[in-house]
Amino acid sequence: MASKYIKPTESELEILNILWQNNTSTVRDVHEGLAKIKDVGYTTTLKLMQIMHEKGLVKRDESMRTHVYQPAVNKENTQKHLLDKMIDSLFGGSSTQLVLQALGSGEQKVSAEELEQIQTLLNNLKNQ
Amino acid sequence: MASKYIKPTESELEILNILWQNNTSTVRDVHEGLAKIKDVGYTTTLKLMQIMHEKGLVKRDESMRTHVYQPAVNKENTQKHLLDKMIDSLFGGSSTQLVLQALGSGEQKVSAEELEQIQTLLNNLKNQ
DNA sequence: GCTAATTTACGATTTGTTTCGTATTACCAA
DNA sequence: TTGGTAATACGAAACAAATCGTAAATTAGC
Repeated sequence: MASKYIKPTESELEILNILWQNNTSTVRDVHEGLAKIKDVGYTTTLKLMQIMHEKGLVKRDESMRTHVYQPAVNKENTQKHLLDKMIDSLFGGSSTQLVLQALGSGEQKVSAEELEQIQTLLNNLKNQ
Repeated sequence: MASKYIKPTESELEILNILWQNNTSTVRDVHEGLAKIKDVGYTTTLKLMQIMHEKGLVKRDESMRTHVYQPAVNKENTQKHLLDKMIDSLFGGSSTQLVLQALGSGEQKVSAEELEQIQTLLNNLKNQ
């Protein structure tokens, strides 16, 4: 019985990113993080986090007056799900095509170290 | 003046994929393609394509009784936009992280040829 | 204790997406 | 020419996502 995967919306992802970074945050923490990248009201953030709690995307500790939130979903799993979805829907199921596109048409350049990381992974894949 | 980028919705992407493949299609063509992967009514497909036309995602030739549609946006550009967005929102702006995730936790294995393609690209990047 | 500030809860509104029913128009075949 | 078929147009409904105003509860400072 695979516990059902819940697809976060765009806004929910922004919140999850902050939670993944902090690991534990209040609504105000998250809101201040969000405010740096977008213009949004406090109650909007609050409402979103309440919805995420209903959906099971976040856990919260209500023992305090100010609730403390934590992510309830794993970052890597979430990345994987969304990535696989994109590979399917946009790259005809070929992860290679996605990789070529991601590295190829890059605006921001990839550092030498990063290239080495990729090389290492590539070597591992070749030896199989 | 950069002409504004229009983000296709999920359903619109499914339609674009069919159009990119055929290059020119009627609504019925597209609908039959869609019907293979999902259960949807003909007028729904029609309506979506009309909306896409309004948004400028597709072009159409109305000289015939049966209109003929073509994609108005480039596949590679669209991929790039959505990919960049994902890199930003989900991988902290690091394309390397995305690549590692895409190749690493792969379900479907990557063929030797594909590995070579990636290796070639990697070599090019190293020589810069 | 009282007031102000902070927080959560609730609900309504707005906006965007998807779906489809119905009407209208054009074409084709008998 | 008339009836059937296939196409587009239009609009409404169903659904989902995001936003925020207002109220109620709790806390902290004075």
